[in-house]
Amino acid sequence: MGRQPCCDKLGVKKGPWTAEEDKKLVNFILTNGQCCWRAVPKLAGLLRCGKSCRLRWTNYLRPDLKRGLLTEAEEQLVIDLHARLGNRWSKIAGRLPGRTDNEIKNHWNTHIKKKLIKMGIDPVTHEPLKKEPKEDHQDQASPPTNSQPESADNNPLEQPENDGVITSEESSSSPPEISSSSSEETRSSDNNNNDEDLLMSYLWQEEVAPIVNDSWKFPATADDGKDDIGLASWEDNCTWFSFDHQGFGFDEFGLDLFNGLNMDMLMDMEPTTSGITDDH
DNA sequence: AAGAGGGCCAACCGCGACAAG
DNA sequence: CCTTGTCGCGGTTGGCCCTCT
Repeated sequence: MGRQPCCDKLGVKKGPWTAEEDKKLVNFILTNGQCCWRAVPKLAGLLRCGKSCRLRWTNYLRPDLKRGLLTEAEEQLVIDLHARLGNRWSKIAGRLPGRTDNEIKNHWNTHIKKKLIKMGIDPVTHEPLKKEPKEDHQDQASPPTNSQPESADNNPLEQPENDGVITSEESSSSPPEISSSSSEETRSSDNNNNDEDLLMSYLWQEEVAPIVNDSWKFPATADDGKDDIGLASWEDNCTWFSFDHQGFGFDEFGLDLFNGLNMDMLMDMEPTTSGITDDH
């Protein structure tokens, strides 16, 4: 179906967000909640398209975001999840509280991919690479054709009750040798049903008990109430303010809402720049 | 000390899914 | 059931920053 551009190209600002724009967006969302992104820029007084506002909020301004590098355990979890879900970054991100799909995607492309290749693992199929130029510790070099190098028992995520919680086992240094390929179309037909079942049950778990804290999603959004949003009801659901929100430049926003925050958390916050923080 | 090259990350783009009319 | 509009997702890119020479 033919689609219109998400916003008028004329008069719409692009590029890095300024602190002022961040302030406007945060102020607006904290006051009104998330509703109808298309209307947000107009109502918030921003010369951005709604999409850009949503992206900025979800990837950067959301208070429950963790910042900084993924921990080893998180990395391991991403690898495991990627082996099951493929490039479904949003699903993977849903298993890592405080992490965004964009963040995980970037981390995958810049770090994990190389790491896996270095370890002799195909980052796409999660199977041993065909041939290592130098002799490798895993010299069996099993062909990638539906090889099942390890039993599923060794995969921590085969245990449904695990529910994505990072365990010490998961953060072990051994690579996840998972037979299922990353994408549905490359999945071997032999394991297809089994893998599909596992995948579906896994995704189902996610539906039932996502570990990501969704409480920052305001009721107005959950109910799709476009206009009946109220600060009071929103505040009732603001439990997310009490946890992880590094890199959120409250001091610059000067919002009274933040007055009651734990000062220890405030101490951790970095001064904002055009990108609020730059954790390079 | 300066330039080149690469790494990293925030943001954009386009498409598919879904809901409303 | 079809059309239209919005949202969300994944892929890609632009540009800043760091490291190497």
